[in-house]
Amino acid sequence: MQPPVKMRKNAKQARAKQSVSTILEATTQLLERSEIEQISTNHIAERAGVSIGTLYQYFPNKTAIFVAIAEQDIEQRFNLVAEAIEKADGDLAEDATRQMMRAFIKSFADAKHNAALIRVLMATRSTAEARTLPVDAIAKLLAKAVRRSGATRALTETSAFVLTRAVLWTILTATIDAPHLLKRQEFEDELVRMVQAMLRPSGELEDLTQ
Amino acid sequence: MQPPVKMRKNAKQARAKQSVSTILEATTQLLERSEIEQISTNHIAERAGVSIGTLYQYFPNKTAIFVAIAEQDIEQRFNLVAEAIEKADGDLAEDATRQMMRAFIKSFADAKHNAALIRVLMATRSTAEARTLPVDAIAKLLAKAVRRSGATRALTETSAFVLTRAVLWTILTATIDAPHLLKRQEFEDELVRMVQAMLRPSGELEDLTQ
DNA sequence: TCTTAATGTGAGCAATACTCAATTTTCTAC
DNA sequence: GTAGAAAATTGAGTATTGCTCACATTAAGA
Repeated sequence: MQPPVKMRKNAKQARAKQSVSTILEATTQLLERSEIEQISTNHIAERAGVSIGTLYQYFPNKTAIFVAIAEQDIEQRFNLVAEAIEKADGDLAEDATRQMMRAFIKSFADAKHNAALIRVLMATRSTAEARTLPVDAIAKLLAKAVRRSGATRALTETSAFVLTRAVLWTILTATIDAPHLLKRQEFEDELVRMVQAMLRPSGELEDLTQ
Repeated sequence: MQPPVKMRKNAKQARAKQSVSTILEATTQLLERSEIEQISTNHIAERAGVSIGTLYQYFPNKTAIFVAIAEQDIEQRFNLVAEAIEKADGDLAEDATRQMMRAFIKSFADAKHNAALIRVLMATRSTAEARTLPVDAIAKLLAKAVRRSGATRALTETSAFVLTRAVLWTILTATIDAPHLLKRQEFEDELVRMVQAMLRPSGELEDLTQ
């Protein structure tokens, strides 16, 4: 199993596009039943009703299939979050940061087969390039929510990195290790607290404990 | 490759213990050269100078070998952090939280082959039970540092989860994606800011933005 | 020294990821 | 329509893998 790259060949005819989506669909179904290690490419091809050769015409290796699913999945989640942010545009009464965290958590709490897909994300993330996690997109969403919430601190490369990773990975690991937390109000509260602390101007925070 | 479990058989004689540690040593060496997917059990056995049968006498499957290495590695890091915390016992001038974050970051910045080992951690974490990451140990260390820093907010299950995961995974992903950040003072500052915000009593934080 | 337990061996099996030469289907231009 | 090219599909086959097991060797205990 080699490091994953992009699609090997572009499907031009409708027939070919059908094959690709059938393969992805079959893989998703198998992921509901089995662990990722137990899923073989031959198995996927069989369930999709295409030959193993067709599979490798479009995916350079096994990992690429899982990466494709993970990317597709996370894109959907982010669209949900972005949509929720847009919808809450005029809603200034409630804190925009909270709005976003709520949408974010919800997108993971609602989705089926969370754990399996997150594990795919982690597993691919751990071998592939970082492309799988669109952290830039998250950072932009955060920045938008921030502007609306009235916080003024400018995010540097470093602070943006810490903020986005902290939020993202906390939700990801919660989805796997403690999914019940996603339903708790307190979980949302803690994330909001964290994000707001990272966004508040420095003067208001420093040296309160000394 | 099946889900990893514990060691298959306990090495009683010195000869056997030697075999086990030789296998782990050989695997570590291979990890410096190759990606985890390209390392085969036969390859490990060959390099360790033991037969493949001996390898499977002590490790139930391939993953178990990597888990063993990851656990061993992370235990060392935590010992370093714990040690640093202890040493700074009388040192009340500097914030205990900062002391801990610094030791934590340093343990990742100094270690050789960080990225490779973290990837092992992530990959195993993504299939195995959560045992690989001793988050409880981290939570305890944090609590210790907290008490010393004078913060008073009690940690619940939820807040402890968010705090430990946010800190741990931010450092982990930084080690892989942006190792240069580990050397920046600002990175430490941001983590300290985050932790202190999570530990400060609620009254001092709420509704500052409204 | 004899017995038993612990350790080590490696040929071999089932399963895997992936290739490629050959075939079938669709598109295009006349 | 029809011919030819391009796109898509096929699946037997290859190399390699994770792992087992019957057997050989070494050490421990009496």
